Amino acid sequence: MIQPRPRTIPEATVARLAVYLRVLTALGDGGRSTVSSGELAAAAGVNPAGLRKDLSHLGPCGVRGVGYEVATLHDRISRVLGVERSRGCVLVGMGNLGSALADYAGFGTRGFEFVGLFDAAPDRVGQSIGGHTVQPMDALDEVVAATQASIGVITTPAEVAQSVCDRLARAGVRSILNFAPVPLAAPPGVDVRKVDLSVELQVLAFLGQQRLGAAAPLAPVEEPA
Amino acid sequence: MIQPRPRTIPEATVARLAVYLRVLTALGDGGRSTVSSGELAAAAGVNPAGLRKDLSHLGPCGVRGVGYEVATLHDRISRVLGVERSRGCVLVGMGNLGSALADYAGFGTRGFEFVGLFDAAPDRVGQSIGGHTVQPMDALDEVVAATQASIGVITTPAEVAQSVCDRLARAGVRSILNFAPVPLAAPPGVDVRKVDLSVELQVLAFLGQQRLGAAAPLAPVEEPA
DNA sequence: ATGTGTGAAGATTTTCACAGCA
DNA sequence: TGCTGTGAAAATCTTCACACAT
Repeated sequence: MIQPRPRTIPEATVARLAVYLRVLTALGDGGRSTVSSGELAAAAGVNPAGLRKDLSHLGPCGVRGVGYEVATLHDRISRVLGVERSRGCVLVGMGNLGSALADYAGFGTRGFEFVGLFDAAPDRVGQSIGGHTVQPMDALDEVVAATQASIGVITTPAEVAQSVCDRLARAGVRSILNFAPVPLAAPPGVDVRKVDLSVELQVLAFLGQQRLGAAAPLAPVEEPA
Repeated sequence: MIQPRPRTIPEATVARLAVYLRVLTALGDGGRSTVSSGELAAAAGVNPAGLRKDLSHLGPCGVRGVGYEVATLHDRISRVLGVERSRGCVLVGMGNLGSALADYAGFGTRGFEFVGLFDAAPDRVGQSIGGHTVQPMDALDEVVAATQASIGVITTPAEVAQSVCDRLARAGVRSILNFAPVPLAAPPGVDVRKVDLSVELQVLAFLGQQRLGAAAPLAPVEEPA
């Protein structure tokens, strides 16, 4: 049996494919039928050559001298990312951030479906958010088992994030997205991805300050002797 | 005049420095006075050698054979990241996500201060979130000018994100953090950093699915019947 | 002995340049 | 001619191994 493509697509590429997919959807809705790599790259905010390299991981999918067919490329990327199959997600920690995610309609069209919202606080249990009712933590194992949810999202305070991670893993969740500002350890076979909002702000601020420093090199940090 | 250090710290390193800083704060609060690179790395979820390499960008700041002094290292990183100087941030788009950010206390201790919350919807204007009152978009220029805010955060729907970006840039904001799922163009001198929550989920899901595919190579792509 | 600081090797990602096909 | 697909070069980031200070 031949290996038609190397089964490994670089992670950086996968992230960009998701962006291209969004742009293609918008383009298709706008009635466009073809795009060039230059145009698509501009709309996605990346370098054209890089975009072509990314797409090359999916095999040839454009027409030389012409460009890409919007609908075809959209389908191809959808297939690779697995957008078609709906994936159940459970969300733990229904504070502001959790509520924001539960309410965000954009996930539905990307193959994600929230199948359970959980919180430890009794006064949050029973609330309805984004069409779902918040359930107590006790119900977690049962819901994960019943819905075969494969993804868990943690939006709890940092202090309890690890214990929530453990519970999710034990319940059978295989992939975890962690918004709590703390690194999590998970058993082998479960992978954790982290999003740290304050780190993003910090990096942004540093780059801005660095840029200023380069432009007006005054008071160069004054090393403490 | 000599160049004591190359003024450029890799972006990846900056992101991790922010994480180390958080760990060091926790460690200091716990009464610890010294740490080794191994221990700090474990707490931050990174490789020890990488951590040392990261810190090497700040110049020598440990004691060989002993480790790092928690308080000293904390100060050094704070200095470099510019945590000391308070930076004004304005936030545009007070939906769920905007509210979550405005309410998150963690930013204050990292040198960020929200100095203005804005929304275009009349019924959101006047609400109080995280100790601030939501203001109409008309007030934006004035507030940015008065507070010298240097950072803008966009948590609006995608459709209006570009126009908000333009307004922020015109008002004098130099750094923008964009949560809207659309790439933004900004004038030179303004840098934009993007956080795309649905992309994070998509990457996580893909990696999970890829892992499964590798583990149990059944039904290679099997069209949905 | 112990753990930092760092040059060098290795892996990954980005960019370039151009061959090849419509 | 115009734009895709791709090897090769460049830049970047990570990991290793060990000299060196305490």
